[in-house]
Amino acid sequence: MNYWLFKSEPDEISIDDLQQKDIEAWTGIRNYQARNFIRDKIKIGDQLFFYHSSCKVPAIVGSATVVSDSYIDPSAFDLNSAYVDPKSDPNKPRWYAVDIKFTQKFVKPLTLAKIKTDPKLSTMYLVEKGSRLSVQPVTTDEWQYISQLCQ
DNA sequence: GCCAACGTTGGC
DNA sequence: GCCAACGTTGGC
Repeated sequence: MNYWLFKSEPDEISIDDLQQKDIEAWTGIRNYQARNFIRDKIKIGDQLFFYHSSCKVPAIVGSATVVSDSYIDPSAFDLNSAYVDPKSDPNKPRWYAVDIKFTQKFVKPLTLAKIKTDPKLSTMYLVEKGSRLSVQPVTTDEWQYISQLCQ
């Protein structure tokens, strides 16, 4: 079982939206490195931190669980989708998705500002220079430490 | 809105 | 395969 961090812009899907919908199809990943994690590494039962990005207070705001195997992302072939990719051949699909299920909204969200000042979290991929991946691995130590901080 | 960092595209 | 131009991410 592995741990991950998924970024989401709260204007699109916030932790409250996820709580309300319970299960959400995580489509629209259009970065090869993130795609490889989704397609090859992420398994049913894996857990993830839900992170709000591109907003006033970027923060880890909750957690969720992976509840599907990876599958071909249908939005890549949907002409009505903002995520349509005309270069993805249906016979050789480029992009993959997974379904995630709401686990909890954290009582005490962990802001990016705090993550940056915590020596224990200085090795997180999130705070590495130039880090932009929207799907990224989290270590077991990081998972446990952050989970306990946020309760 | 700015801009650094990184990814992608496409001509050569 | 190189690399310039362009696009995107995302914090500030």
